[in-house]
Amino acid sequence: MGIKERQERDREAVRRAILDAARDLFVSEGFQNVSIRKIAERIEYSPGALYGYFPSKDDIFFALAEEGFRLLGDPSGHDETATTPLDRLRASFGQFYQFSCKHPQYFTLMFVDQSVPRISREYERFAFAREKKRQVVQIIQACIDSGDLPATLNPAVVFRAFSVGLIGVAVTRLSDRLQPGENADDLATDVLNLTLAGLRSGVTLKSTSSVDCPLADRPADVKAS
Amino acid sequence: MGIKERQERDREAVRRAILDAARDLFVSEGFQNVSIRKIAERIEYSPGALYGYFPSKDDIFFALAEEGFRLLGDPSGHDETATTPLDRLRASFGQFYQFSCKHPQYFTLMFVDQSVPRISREYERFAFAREKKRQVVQIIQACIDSGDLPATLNPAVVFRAFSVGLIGVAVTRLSDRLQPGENADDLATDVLNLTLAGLRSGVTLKSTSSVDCPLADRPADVKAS
DNA sequence: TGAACTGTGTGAACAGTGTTCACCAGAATA
DNA sequence: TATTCTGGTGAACACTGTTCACACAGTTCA
Repeated sequence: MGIKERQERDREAVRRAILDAARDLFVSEGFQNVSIRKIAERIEYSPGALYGYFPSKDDIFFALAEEGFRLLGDPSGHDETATTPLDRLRASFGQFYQFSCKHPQYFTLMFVDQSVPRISREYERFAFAREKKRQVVQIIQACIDSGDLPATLNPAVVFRAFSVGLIGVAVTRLSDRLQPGENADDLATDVLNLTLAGLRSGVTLKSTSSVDCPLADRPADVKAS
Repeated sequence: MGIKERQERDREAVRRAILDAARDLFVSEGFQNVSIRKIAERIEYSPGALYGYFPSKDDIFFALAEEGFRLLGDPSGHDETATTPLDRLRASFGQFYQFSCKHPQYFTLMFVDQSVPRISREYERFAFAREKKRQVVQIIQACIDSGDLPATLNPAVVFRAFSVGLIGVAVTRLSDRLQPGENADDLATDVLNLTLAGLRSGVTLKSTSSVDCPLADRPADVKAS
């Protein structure tokens, strides 16, 4: 009675072929220029057939964004020489910035683009993103424990501070808004150092409760608001 | 012999009508959802007619981006209570962030979007952007002169540091990537204070020569590279 | 083995997109 | 008045995402 299983396998194979073709086109041409027809042509299916596997084009890109988070979390290429908490913190966000350079299409899809509503709407569903964040928040906590960062800081807010800074650099670079003389890599380094120096200066932050946890585990004052 | 003038006026009036219609649709529907046909319908012209006024849809949005810079530079709504250089610095970037909230469509078009190539390609042509930047750089210089910021800092690099931080916050907010508990306004304040504290801590920056000036006026080492 | 059923790919169609172009009316010019 | 020119029209082209009736293949059951 292996028929059901084989059918399942066949289905999964076509699904994968769609995603592979979509990824190739997406990485080389950018997501705006990928059409259902181009994907279908590449896997030698008719355009309508894809709708038996994905309810819409958006959902194909939602699946690709998931792939992007897997790629970002991939430990290959991680800096293993970083041993102190502070070095590991730098390495983590350095890697994040480098991801935006190596995989600009994925980066845009995951952190910038507004044209695939599913990604924004179901952002909290990305398990890989949550896992990655938890890892980095742990490193930040280690920096606090080791005294490299003030104990008054909320690790989740520190995470956001670094994230938005580097997203800003990446967006400015990817959208080609830098002046001819400016260097994005140097700017990324500066933003990293600047944020770090700011955090260590003991400035008090306004942001609260950006801890990534189910609502039930949140502090009462947050649930109330 | 007022015929030529009247023809010129007529042409300009239609051009303006196109831009007005485009702006209305653009602000209410977002730029991805504005089509040449919708603009044409609104001004009761045929779609083809628009191509007598703008060579392509991109050019209409290039003109709108120009309008966006005018809007950003508009002194109405400026904080006049800010008197010290540092307060004026805060006010300037606060206003920049608020612009991203008040005019998200314009903000995206001007600082984020990659789908209107003309804006990226001809970014240095935006006179309004250059003028606005020069004003803020002057305020930064005043902060350095008054001792509020270290004398070792390059004002243009300081400008970029604040810009990218707030662009990061704005992008994260506009693309709906914030966690439920997070507050973008607080985050913007934190990024501002954090960057400021970092700059005042005397950290040395890597970035160089992001001065906005014609090539001829640039330092020799920049021209050489 | 033959009939019925089911899943799935096809291909046409719909409604939309940006852009081009032959045509033609009306205004400007001679 | 006759000619020239400018500029809008509307059809067409080549795309886009999506839907759907149809047909065919593989599976199940008698």
